[in-house]
Amino acid sequence: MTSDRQPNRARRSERSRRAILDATRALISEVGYAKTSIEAIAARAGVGKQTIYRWWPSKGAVIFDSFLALSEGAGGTALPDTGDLEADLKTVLRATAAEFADPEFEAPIRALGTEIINDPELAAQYREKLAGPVDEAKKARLRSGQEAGQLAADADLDLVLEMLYAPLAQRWLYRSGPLTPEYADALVEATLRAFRP
Amino acid sequence: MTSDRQPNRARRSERSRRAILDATRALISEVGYAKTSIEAIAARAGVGKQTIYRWWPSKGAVIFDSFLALSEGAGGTALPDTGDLEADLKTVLRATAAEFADPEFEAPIRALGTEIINDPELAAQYREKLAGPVDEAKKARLRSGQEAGQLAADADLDLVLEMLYAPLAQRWLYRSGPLTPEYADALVEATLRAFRP
Amino acid sequence: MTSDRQPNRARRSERSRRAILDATRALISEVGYAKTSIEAIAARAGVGKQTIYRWWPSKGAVIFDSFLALSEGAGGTALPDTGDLEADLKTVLRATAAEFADPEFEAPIRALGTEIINDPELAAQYREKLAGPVDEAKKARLRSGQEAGQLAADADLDLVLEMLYAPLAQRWLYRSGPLTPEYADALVEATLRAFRP
Amino acid sequence: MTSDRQPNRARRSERSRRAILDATRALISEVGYAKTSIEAIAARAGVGKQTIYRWWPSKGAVIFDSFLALSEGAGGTALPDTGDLEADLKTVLRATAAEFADPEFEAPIRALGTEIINDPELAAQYREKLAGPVDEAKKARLRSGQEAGQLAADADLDLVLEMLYAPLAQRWLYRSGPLTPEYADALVEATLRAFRP
DNA sequence: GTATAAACGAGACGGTACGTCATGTCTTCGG
DNA sequence: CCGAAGACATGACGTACCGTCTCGTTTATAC
Repeated sequence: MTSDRQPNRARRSERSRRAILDATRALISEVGYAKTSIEAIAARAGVGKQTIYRWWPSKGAVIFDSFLALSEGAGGTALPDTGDLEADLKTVLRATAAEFADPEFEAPIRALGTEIINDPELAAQYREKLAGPVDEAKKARLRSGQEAGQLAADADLDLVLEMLYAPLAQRWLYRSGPLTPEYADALVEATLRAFRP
Repeated sequence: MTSDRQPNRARRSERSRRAILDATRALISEVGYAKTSIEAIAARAGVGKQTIYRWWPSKGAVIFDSFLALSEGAGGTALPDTGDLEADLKTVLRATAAEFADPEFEAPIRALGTEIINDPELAAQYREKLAGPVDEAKKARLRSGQEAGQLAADADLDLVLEMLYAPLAQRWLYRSGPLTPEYADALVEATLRAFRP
Repeated sequence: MTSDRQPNRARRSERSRRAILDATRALISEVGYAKTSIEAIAARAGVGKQTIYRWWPSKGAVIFDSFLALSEGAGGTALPDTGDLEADLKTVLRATAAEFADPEFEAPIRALGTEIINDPELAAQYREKLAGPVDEAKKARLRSGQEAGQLAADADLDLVLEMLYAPLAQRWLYRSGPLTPEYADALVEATLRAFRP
Repeated sequence: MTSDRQPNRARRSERSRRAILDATRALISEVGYAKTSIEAIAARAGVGKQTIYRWWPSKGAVIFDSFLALSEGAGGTALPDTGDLEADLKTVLRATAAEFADPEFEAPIRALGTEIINDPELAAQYREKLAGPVDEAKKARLRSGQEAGQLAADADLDLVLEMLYAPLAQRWLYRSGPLTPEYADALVEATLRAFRP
């Protein structure tokens, strides 16, 4: 967890670190969050339990880091900018909706959510390391639209972002409705109406 | 969980049921979700473990029912209707924001959330028994506003509701921002702009 | 360990108790004392670890009880009494020497010794439950010899017993010499010389 | 353990060797045999674990050597010889009994015993390096008594020694009786009766 | 006097076992 | 026959040590 405790990080085994993170993701996909134990991760990674406890303070931290490692490759987080804000946002939101519907992502994201709900420190890490960069990219596209006069100059971009994404995330979390492309479009349209110049 | 299994529900001890539900709420408030065990609930309620397992299929179900019991008293779920939709919504959203900020509600609601994320059946129950009635009351107020010409006639009330509440809920869940009255007001104003006639 | 702790002994599973004691003896014979773990005993006995920890305070206590159970059957501890004390003692000491030399007894008795050396309470139990009855039988034979005028009337029978058996036991414990029939005979002869009337 | 393995003994650090042996004795006195770990010895001695594993094959060997180092100083192992065998033996046996009763010696000697019971090779070392020289000194005194006609000419001195000391050692090991001066005297008297000319 | 090879301290590693805790099932007994 | 009490098999927890294996860092001949 990028943690600052006593063991000497210079001597840390990169091999073990990767094996643990990989095993964690694999197990969460296969058996789900609740049934993924530290013991099973260690066994699957071919690693002693102590090697996990030495470097991570909790199961949540391991899970979190296994996500971080995953998303590290996905660096180019810039959104499309065709000049048409509405079209671009619809593209992106439809993609997000599709991603949420993908059963492949189901288990891991719920696992992450479970940990974040109950651990404020993890939540902070999540915002800083995972959500933050993505949100910045989104806000950059909004700002560009703002400059192009497609969004009110005084719009609070954080608020815009929340109104775009939170309903989607909530539907997914509570399974309270379908995540269709039409729904994504409706969200974009309503939000842009709310913040048009 | 008002479940349909074999034991004879007529002979069920109401005394034990209440004791279990009360003990559950107390423990979640006191030691948090993660440390609340069936064993502890049974001990605290002065009840055999089997009496819990006989009537509830999982820890989540017990927690859920302990909420249900709580909210049963809070029947009068009608929203204020002064004729001014914006003012009324601001009142309600400010109240919701304040409730979320109340540390008293913190632990139990997060406990409930944790269970719901990972258990689709529980999520369905949640929508039906807890969220549903409240949402209906909210939609009733929106419909009244619609009739009064304060909201577009073709507005999708489910979507309106989500845009009003989801950003608030998300901020709380991920602790990604403060839940101030101003924030509540801004949400109401933006949403009404999006759906004005 | 015939222990006096909180669990309700009336509800104890006799089946588990026997399985644990049997598994303990089997493991000590097979892999030796040092490698016999509580975990292995539980696995072999088809029993939860907690069932061991519930009823015994330490590995030593389990081992001890596994011996006790063994020796319980061996009730008839009376020594031969042909009227010739020296001949009878030689018979008995030769048998003891042979028993010590039997590799079958090797591992378990050393295991017991290891525990007794370091645990005074176990040592007390050993004297009371295992050594005591046997010593009484031996002293009975000595007393009979005393009455027959084959032993000094004022001989301290405890001391006689120790001089007969302690050298044998010490040779075995420290492997400081062979345990031959001749050695047994020599011990008997010397001891009887020391305490002749 | 004066062992014959590959590392170059010429370059061995005497400083570390002493520190390890000292730490071992200190720990055994302080926390007892069972709780004395290699890890703790290394930490206490300010030494790497490998430095212990390099020079000793087992915990028992370290413990044994820590005794050896202790007894090395006590070179003058000759027994008193006043010409009166009985008096001299009583003096010596009383001293041995007193030493056994000394709580200071309790923990270390029992630790040594624990190792020796289960390790034949250590037992051999014990006889050769520790018990042997002392026994030789005792036999020398017995031989001198034999020559003075105070002991049968054909007495087996090993047997005499065992009859003198084994009962004492056994009482101590199993805590089966008090180690009084009177007991020491009775042992000497009985043994000398058994082997008088 | 420096080079070089060892022993060294430190401690991370894959493991085993520890003793504790919670789970969900099963059994006993009292009302 | 329901419910309390709680023993049971199971299995994960987090900790302590095991014995092995690098890491730099002394140190102490051999050049």
